[in-house]
Amino acid sequence: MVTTPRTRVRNKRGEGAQLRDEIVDAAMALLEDGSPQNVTLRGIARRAGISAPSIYPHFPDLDSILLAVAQRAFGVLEQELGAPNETDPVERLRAICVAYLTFAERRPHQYRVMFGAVWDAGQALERAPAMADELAVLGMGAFEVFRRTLADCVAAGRSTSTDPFGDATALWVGLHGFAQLQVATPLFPWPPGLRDSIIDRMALLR
Amino acid sequence: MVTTPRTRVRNKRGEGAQLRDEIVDAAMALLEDGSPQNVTLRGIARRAGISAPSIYPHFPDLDSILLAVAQRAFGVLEQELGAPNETDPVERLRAICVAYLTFAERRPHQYRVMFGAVWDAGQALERAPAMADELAVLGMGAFEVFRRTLADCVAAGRSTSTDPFGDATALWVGLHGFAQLQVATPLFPWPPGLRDSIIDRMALLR
DNA sequence: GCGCGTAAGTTAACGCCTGTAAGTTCACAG
DNA sequence: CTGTGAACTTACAGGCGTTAACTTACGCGC
Repeated sequence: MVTTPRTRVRNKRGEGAQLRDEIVDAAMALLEDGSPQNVTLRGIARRAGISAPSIYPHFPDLDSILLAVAQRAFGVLEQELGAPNETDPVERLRAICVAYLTFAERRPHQYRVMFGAVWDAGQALERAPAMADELAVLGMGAFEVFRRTLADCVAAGRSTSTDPFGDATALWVGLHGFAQLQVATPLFPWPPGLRDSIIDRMALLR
Repeated sequence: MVTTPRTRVRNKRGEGAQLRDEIVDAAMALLEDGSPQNVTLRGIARRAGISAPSIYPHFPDLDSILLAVAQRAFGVLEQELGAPNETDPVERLRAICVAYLTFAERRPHQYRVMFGAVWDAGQALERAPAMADELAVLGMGAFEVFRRTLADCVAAGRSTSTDPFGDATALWVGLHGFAQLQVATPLFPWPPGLRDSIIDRMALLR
């Protein structure tokens, strides 16, 4: 994160691209601490300490900023998923699932940008496929962590899965649904232990 | 659905409440056929054939319209989930799951309003809890269909579930995640048969 | 040291949006 | 047939995304 001085000093010649990162910084910060209705192009500009049109040399529109945010957020997610280093593959898989849910819970708006962008599809509906493509590629890195760890469980004889790819997908679907619904309907009487039962069943742990 | 004449005839005295329904009609129609960026207060008013301020005697703001839309959409969902009348409880449960996914697939923007409202939380972030409350209550009707049918499966000895409520919740989570992710990342190489394996595992069918 | 081209920003302005305030029309009671 | 109030309109304030035109000042060539 780059600190933004109250009165911005103009970047030096040839260093204008620095502002691009500062814009993404500002957007991520805005998404982290709060009200999503402030996540506007002008709001991002205010946070970055620049005027709104100064964004356009770096991004063609708001959606592109959010795509860059999603890109960075997927990187953070992948890193956090890769952090657990339990030697036991099942415990490691559980820790990874917890890390996934924790990410979604602590950064709900970033998570939403990562997995809801195609819905929003701001102005450019025809560009939604391109965004979907980008996001699919980005997500694969994080997904690979699930697939690989589940394969480790199978190799250790701790999962009865015969299709680690398919079952990792099922696990991901379950975790995503859980993360999303808990935010969407927090007043639902969520049964305790649901998280682990989802993990056990999707990963076919025994 | 109420047809909206090109030149609106003013409602009679005491029948002003009819306009409320026409506004919700217009919003639902807008959400069904397309671009979500047209779902604005003014867009709804245009579609309904009235001026934007005419909405305010009936709804305090845009979010309230969307809440009314979600209300009606939950009613439609509940009805569609109740339609399958297979005698075999397992087949009925499968048909219900398919109906759920079909609803989400064919009305993605309505589905999004139903389960994404708390995220958006337009202007009134402090009203999000109230909306979440409303939506939780609304969703219970549809959820009950799952719980009841799963209980039927257990009674018929076709599911090993010992906690129909918890397992119906798990099933719902799985279906929601599947519906949501398929729209969000359509380019992911979705494995065939994923849907049924989610249903089987979450409902503990045998 | 000193122009000066050009990168790095700015201010101004357009059209659309939400939401408010004040005005207009018209059905019906008396 | 006239007044009243519900139903609806026009007009406006402030915010948004985006474009165009303008200003500032860095650093290269001389």
